[in-house]
Amino acid sequence: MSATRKPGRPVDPDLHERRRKQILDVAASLFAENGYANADTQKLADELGISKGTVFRYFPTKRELFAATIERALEQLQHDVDAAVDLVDDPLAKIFAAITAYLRYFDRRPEVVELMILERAEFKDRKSSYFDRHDKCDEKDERWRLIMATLVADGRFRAVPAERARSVLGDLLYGTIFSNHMSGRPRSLEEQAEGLFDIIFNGLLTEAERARRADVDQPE
Amino acid sequence: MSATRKPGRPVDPDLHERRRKQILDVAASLFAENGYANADTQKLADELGISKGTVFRYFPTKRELFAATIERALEQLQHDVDAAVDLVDDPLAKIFAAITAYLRYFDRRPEVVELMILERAEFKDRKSSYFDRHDKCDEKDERWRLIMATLVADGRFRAVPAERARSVLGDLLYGTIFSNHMSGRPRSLEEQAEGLFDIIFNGLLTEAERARRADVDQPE
Amino acid sequence: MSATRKPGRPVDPDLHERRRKQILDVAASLFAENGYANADTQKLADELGISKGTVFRYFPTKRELFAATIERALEQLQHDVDAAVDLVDDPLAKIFAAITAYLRYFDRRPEVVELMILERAEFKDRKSSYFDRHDKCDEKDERWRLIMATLVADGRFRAVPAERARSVLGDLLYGTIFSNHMSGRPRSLEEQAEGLFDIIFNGLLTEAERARRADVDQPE
Amino acid sequence: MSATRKPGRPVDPDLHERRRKQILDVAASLFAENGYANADTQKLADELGISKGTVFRYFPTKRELFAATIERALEQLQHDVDAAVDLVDDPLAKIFAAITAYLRYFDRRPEVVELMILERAEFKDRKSSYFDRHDKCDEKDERWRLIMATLVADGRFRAVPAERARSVLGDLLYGTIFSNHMSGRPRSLEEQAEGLFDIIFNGLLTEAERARRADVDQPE
DNA sequence: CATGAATGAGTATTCATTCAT
DNA sequence: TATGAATGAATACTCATTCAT
Repeated sequence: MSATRKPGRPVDPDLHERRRKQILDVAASLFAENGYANADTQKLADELGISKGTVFRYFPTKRELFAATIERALEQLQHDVDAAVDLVDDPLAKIFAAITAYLRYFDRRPEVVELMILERAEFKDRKSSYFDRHDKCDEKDERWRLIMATLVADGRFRAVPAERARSVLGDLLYGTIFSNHMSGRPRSLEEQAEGLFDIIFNGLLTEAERARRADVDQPE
Repeated sequence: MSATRKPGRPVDPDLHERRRKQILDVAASLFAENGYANADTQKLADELGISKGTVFRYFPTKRELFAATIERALEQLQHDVDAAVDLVDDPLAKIFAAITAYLRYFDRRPEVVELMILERAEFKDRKSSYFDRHDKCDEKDERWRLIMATLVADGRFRAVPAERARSVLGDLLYGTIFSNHMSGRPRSLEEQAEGLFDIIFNGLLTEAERARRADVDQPE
Repeated sequence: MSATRKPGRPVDPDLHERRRKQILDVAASLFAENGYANADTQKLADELGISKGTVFRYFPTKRELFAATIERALEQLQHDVDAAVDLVDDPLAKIFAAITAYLRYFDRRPEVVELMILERAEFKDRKSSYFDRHDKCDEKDERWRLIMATLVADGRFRAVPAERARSVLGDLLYGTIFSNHMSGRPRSLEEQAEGLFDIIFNGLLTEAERARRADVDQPE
Repeated sequence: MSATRKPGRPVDPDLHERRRKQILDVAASLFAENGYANADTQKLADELGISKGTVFRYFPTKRELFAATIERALEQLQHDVDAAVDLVDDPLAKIFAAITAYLRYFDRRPEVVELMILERAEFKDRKSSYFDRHDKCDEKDERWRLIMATLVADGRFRAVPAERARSVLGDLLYGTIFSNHMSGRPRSLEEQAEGLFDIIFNGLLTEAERARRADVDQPE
């Protein structure tokens, strides 16, 4: 017995955290597969090989369990996107990287879309944690503004308001993951990203048409 | 005795359809407000001033009631968009009109977004009627291809594949209505439409950047 | 138009009775097939091609409808047995005839057994109309006593108390029809009657054993 | 810390079986008194002093509860009859004993007749467990054949086919218990057994009549 | 700490019966 | 008199949560 070993059952300070994550991982599939109401706590406990009582020791209500589940998933999403963005320096490349990481995340974990749907369906009173997460994060906001400003200053982006660009891009991505998930249509990640970039970056109009429209809109 | 008079209580031929619609309208709000599981049939009947039994005479199960509710909403959406498109002739104006009508519909009836979420959350086994509706409609598909082809032929649209344009546009709209609904951020319909058109039509890049990228991508 | 024909819609005095019987006939199968609770009044009306309201004009409650249904069936049974008994003169032949008619009736209308079961299962508070019918009929009772007395007086039947004979015979027949119906075993009417007569008339014991037992029972 | 002590609430291994039986006993009276459909699960729980949920933990559906109830009753009947038969050696005495035990069982537990009726009334699709039980039991069948064969070989029973004897006896007993229960006529167990034995063993006919009939049937 | 037996609130659905026409 | 639309009482079953051990 080592000199530092205390008598009695050793306390494993990580046990709690490890088990917590185990529970959340299984809960994510369970919720995604069965919906919130049909996700049976008993089944969760069974799949984990622990008792229902123990699950409730970690998460005092089913609702909090669900909240933690989605929270964890969105943290992972955030992490993936941040990591991808940090790998490159060029502002445009950062946008590329962020979008690709975002799409890739939901491509690999489609059940997270399901969780986002469930959250809204079951807990309308609470704000969606997805949007909540975005709104609260002023730091990210600032970063985005900087990237946009740089791209505009460098003459690479048209002078589109940062907020407008973010909102259209955000909605497009949001719609894309939902649509991928719910239409059942299988779409390759790469093709999809390419199509998306093509339109968002280049627009649909030809230069000729754009010029014509500019004349009409601002005649002077 | 009138020749046409049958014995018994005379049937009011419109009664059925009228009541059916009344029920669906109230059901739409009820489902949207409370979610599927928490929408109490008794409350529905009470709000309608009829008995629960009558509700079940019209819709044999709660699920069928829900299905009819969303079906009706999507029919109305379809109708609004079609009507808007038919009002103008220019292909580009048709696209404008469709997008605007779509956004306007969900702006006026935000609870329909809720219904779409609920449908997915509760009935994962069935295909979402929203996408089902799109998939089945070959005629609409053909119309869209024609509009795109015309615009490209006229030199107004870049030679973007019709399918790609539709999918990006569709995802963007889909994401927009969800995002509007779920973020809680109030956004003016007009501003939003303007921002959306600006980016989708003109793209984010400047012409200079576009030229530069074209050089890099296809050096020759 | 005949001289006796009154103006206006002629009253058909039999219509009521005819329709009543139609209803009862259909009701008998319906009850037998579905059980009392699962027999749907609406289905009854549909099968009859009339409206539910009309059924309730003839029988003010479902319960009374059921009672009338079984009453009619038992009247028919009574009629069949009486007719068979009246065809022959010899007292023993009358017993034969009655038993055979009884078995034949239930062989042809097995659903009546079902009705008898249902009556007991659903209306325990009421006395079974089958037994009620027997108890009330003093005339039949008298007739049976006379037949037994004659057979005993003629030295054809042992001096078995009439009541005992009737009760054992009655129970045996009752058990036979139930058993036929519920065991699902197909048994030919003739074989069954033959076996039944053999044992009831001749007994199981040999004469030798009977003599031996008589010695033991009444030693003196 | 004891070596065998597992964490958590210790399981009482008999608790389950004990409670199961308690539930079945109360359920038997409840079903018999109220019929299947009118037997309220809540009332059952109340009478047991437990919650409805607990009842459903033991029997997942009302139907399975009912099936278990009748199963238990018929097992007890089987047990009583077998025990009575095993007490005596003489084959004829075994028959006596079996019949008496059978009648005594239903005399003491008349509600079991009610259950048998209910089973048929409510679950026509399933075979009655009463007959099912008989059909499946080849061993009993063999035993009965042996007893009959012995009695015939010993010259105590006429050469009646075993199957015929069993079927008539079975039907008679079946009819007797039903008739007892449903006629409402109170009949003493002893008198009834005596009358039944008298007729089944000795038959109704006198020897003279029997001889006469034998002449007629087989003239030679 | 872990267990799992017990709880009990919550709800869709059926169908005999009524009654306006 | 016949019709059939409307009624509403009545009830099995689930599952998150508790708590004795």
